[in-house]
Amino acid sequence: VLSFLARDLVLGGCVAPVPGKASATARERARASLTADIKAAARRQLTEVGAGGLSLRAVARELGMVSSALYRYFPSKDELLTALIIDAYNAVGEVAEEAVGLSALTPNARWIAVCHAIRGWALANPHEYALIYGSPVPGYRAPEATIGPASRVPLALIAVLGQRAAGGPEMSSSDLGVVLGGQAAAVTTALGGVVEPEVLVRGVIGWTQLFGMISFELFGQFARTFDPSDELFKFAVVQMARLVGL
Amino acid sequence: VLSFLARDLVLGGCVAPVPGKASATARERARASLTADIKAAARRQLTEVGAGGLSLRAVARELGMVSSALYRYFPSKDELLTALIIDAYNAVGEVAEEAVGLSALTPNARWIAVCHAIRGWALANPHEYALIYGSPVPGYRAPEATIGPASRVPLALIAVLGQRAAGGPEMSSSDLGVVLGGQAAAVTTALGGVVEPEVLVRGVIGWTQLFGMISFELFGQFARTFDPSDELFKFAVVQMARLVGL
DNA sequence: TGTACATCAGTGAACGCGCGTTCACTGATGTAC
DNA sequence: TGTACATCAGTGAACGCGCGTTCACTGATGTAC
Repeated sequence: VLSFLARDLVLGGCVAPVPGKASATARERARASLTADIKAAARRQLTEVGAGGLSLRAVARELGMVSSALYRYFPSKDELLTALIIDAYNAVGEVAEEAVGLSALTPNARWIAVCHAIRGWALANPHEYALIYGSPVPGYRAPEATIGPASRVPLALIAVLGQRAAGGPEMSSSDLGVVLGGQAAAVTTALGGVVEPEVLVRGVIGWTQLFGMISFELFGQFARTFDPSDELFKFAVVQMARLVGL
Repeated sequence: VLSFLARDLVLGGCVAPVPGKASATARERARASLTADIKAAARRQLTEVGAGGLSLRAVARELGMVSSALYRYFPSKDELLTALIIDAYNAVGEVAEEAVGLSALTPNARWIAVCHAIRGWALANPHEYALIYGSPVPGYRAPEATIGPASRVPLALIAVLGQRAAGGPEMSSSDLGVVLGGQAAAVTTALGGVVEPEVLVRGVIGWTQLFGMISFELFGQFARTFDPSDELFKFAVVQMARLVGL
């Protein structure tokens, strides 16, 4: 997941504007805008029926088109799903990267800011969140093109960890062991060696904890106990920052 | 979630044997066994199509029955889903409680044992895991009857925390704040005051982290980086135990 | 600038499929006397 | 123990619906000369 981060994946890769052309033709503009409309309608659909129940015919209906017309824009339902997934990963990724870019903060405060930013996005877009972090859509296999966008969030988290004062408090190489150490080393070298393996592993653990918290909140596990979960989240994030070495 | 734990919910509540009768009639036995067969076939279905794609007709087909016959056993598809959900919660719950019951361990070792036991169940039953901890099935609202079984796992975790030596290392009442402290106090009193609010909150956080880790592993977020995730999990669990106060 | 041709967007009908649920029904299993 | 009746299990047909995808088609938009 962590190994690709190409900037040009950000747009979603479905109606990439023709590179050479300076200005688009009317047809090109219409196509781009209708593609966006289709994705917007599909996103609205997700709200009601979830990823598994997404229906091309319903999307077409919402847009006042005939269902076969959608095949001018997406070769199949799965391709539309892929586009939505990539868009969602890029949306969270962007939010996370933005929070990382806040310059006036300590690494600790920045980590906390990233966590809250990601949760904010998740609360505002629960169905897109479920699309990418919930149970996999049955019968759908995510293509390679999702890997880059999917890795933006973990990379943002790891970037924060890389900024901390070198030599964290309670960590040594021998802790990881040979298997985990090897896996972590492979990833860090793929990333260009910007962080040590131990830091990477801490980041990955923090990443899973963050999303564990958000998933439980969104998927209703806190119902009837910690129902407005803001304070629980706030408290947990502070604890997690400590665990992560910040 | 945490407030109900009735032992008689454990069986699933769908074909409760008639209480007064000492021995069941042939009809009753046949009914119980076919009910179990239906649930087993439905569970097998989950493997292939996920919760959203579960189909009564397909279940009936697998059993060599006609689809309308299923209505003698479950009044609707949603009721069948509910039975599966309750069974799944009870299955993990039982596994967790069993691990808690291991007597010869320190609280720290017991916490770690529970975590590994739960992960073991999840790896062995990934689709039932997704059913209860993945994105909610669209259009399905979990009934009250799921609450009791759903709370067995968190209660087991909290039970372990309650066993630790009183007065944990780094925790004070003032940390929680008024809102979170109030929520936690409400839950602890509902539980009969067996643990302090701070311990409860730690337990809840540990609970979310455990399932965050398992979800990421099962839902494929570690693909290509920490792919056999055993060592990562093992390492993370040790860290989490520390955070939880053990 | 105007015309001829190629490209593309969207239509409407059709194919073949699966779904949940209902209903009147035939037999088998149980119960009361 | 045997018979009459009630209960229940499972059948098969039907209702009404929605789905993804293909295909030949009409018009509109673009391009080359």
